[in-house]
Amino acid sequence: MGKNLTSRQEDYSKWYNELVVKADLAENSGVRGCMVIKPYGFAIWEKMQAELDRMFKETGHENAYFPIFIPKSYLSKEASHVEGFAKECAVVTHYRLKNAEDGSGIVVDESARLEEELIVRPTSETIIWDTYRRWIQSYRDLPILVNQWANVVRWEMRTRLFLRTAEFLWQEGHTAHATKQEAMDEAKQMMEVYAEFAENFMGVPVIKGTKTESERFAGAEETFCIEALMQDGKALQAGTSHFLGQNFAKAFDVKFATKEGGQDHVWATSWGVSTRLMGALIMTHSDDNGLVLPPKLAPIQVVIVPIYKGLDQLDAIAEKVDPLVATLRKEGISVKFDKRDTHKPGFKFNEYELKGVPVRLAIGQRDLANGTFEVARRDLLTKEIVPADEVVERIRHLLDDIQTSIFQKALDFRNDSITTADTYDEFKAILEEKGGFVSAHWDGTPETEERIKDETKATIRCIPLHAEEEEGQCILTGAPSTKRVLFAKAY
RNA sequence: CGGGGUGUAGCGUAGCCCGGUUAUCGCGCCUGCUUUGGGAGCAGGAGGUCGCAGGUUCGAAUCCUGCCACCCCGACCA
Repeated sequence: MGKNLTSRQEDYSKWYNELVVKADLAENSGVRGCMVIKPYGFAIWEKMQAELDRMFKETGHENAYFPIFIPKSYLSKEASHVEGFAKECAVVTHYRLKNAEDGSGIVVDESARLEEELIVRPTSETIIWDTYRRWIQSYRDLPILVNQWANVVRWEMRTRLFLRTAEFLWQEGHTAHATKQEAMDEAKQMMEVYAEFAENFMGVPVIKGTKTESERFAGAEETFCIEALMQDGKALQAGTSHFLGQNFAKAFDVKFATKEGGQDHVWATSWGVSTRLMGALIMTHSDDNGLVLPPKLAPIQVVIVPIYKGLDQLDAIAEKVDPLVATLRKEGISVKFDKRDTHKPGFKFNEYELKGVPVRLAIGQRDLANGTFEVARRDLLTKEIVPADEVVERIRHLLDDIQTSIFQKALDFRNDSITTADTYDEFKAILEEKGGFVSAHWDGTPETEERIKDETKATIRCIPLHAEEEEGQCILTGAPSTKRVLFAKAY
C-alpha cells in the first residue's frame, strides 16, 4: 500500500480494513492477528476458489478433507518439518470446561487433559501422509492427486492483515507418485497453474523460480514459487509448490509394491496458495480511490446507478435498465442495479469505486431523453456516453480491456522494478533508493545469503526459472557465479 | 521474548504533564424539511463501565500500583 488511499482520507483511509475486509474481533479477546472476511471480500475469495478449483480438476486432481487436529507425535516424524513449524503451533491440551468453584466464571477442567496434545494444523503433510500409508500398497494405487480447501493456523510472532494472519484460508494439494520424475513434473506443473492463475485471472505478473535452500519449505527438496511485486516495491511470495522427494514417505513409512516386484518409498509433492492472494490483488492494483478488481474475479462486474427524482422517474429508468440487466446476465456478466433510494448517486459512485467494480453505468433523465448510458471504467476513471443499443457490446469490450490493461500496467511496473547490480555498493543503493527486485550474482552459499540479509534485509526471492547463463562474480564475495538471482525486500 | 507506544460513544479523537461545573470535536446513527448527473444542506436528537482492579484524595479520565489488551520495531513467516 504505502500510499494515501483516497482524496477524502479522513473518512476512508481505512477502507482496506473497514470495507473490503475487516480484522474485526472483540477487543481484548487475546486472539491476535485473525481477520473477519466480510461478504464482499469473501465473494472475491470465492471467485478465486472457483477458478483455482477448476484448474486443479482440469489437471486431474480431486478434493478431499482431513482433520484440523494433528496428534503432536505426527509433527515430529519428519525432522526438518517439525523444526520449521514447531515454533508457531497452537496446541490443544484439554477437552472440557467447567464452572469455577468460586463462581468467577468458566475455567479449564484440569481433569480433562488430553493424553496426547493435538496441534491445530499449520499445514497437513503429516496427517495426510499418515493417511496415505493406509491408502497406498501398490503402484496401481498411484498417483494420488488430492487437494484440500481448509483453514490453517500459524501462531506467528507478528501478523499482518491479509499477508500473515494467525488463521488463514488456503488450498493445499498433496500428491503421491511412483517415480521421482512424475513428482517433479507435478510440482512444476502446479507452479505453472499458479502462475497462469495469477497472471490471467488476478492480473498479477509473477516470476517463476525456485527457492534457495534456506528459503525452502520445511521438509522439501525443492520449492518452486511465484513471486510478485507490490506497488511499494516489496516482493510477495504468492504461491509455492514443493517437491518433497521421499522425505514424508520415509517418515511415515509409505511404501508401495513396484511393477517389478520390489518395494519403494512414494514420491511426494505439496502445493498451496492462500488468502494472501487477496493481499496481492489489493496491493497490486489498488489506487487512491480504493480497490481495482480484475473483471474475471470481480463479484460485481457491472453496476448500474440510476439518477432520478421521485418514483416515476425511477420507473422510467427501470424500464430501460431491466432488459439490459437480463441481457447482461444471459451473457454471464454479473450486474447489480442499485435502486436504493437511501443513498445519493454521488455516494454510490464513490462506494463502487472503493469496491473496485470494473464498469459503472449511470442513467438519468438526460440519458432517457437521448437514449444513452454513461459508462465509466474503474481502472482509468474515465467516462463516456454510449448509445443504448451499443452498450452491451461496449461493456463486453471494456471488461476484456480492463482485464488486460491492469495486467499490462502491473507488468510494466514490475519490469521497471527489476534492476541489475554488479557491485555490492550498487546493490545496496538500489535497495535503498528504488526498491523492487535486484538481479545480481550470488556464490550459491547460504552464508553469503545470510550475510546479505543481515546487512540489507533483502532476501533471495527466487532463482528465476528462465535465467540466462552468464559468467559473473558474487556481489558480496566475488566468487564465480553462472547466473543471476533475484533479491528483494519482502513481506 | 526484547525495545517503544496506545487504550475516552460504532469509528477516529481532545482533555492527562499541572486532579475541580453537565468529558471535547469530527465522521457515522435517528427524526423532520429541502435535496438527488461525484461522498448533500439546515434544524433537532440518541449514544459513554474514560481498558480492568486496587490505592491516594473532600474530589480521579487526569496521580500511584498491579493486571489485561492492542499497535509499531526486532527474532519468525504462505
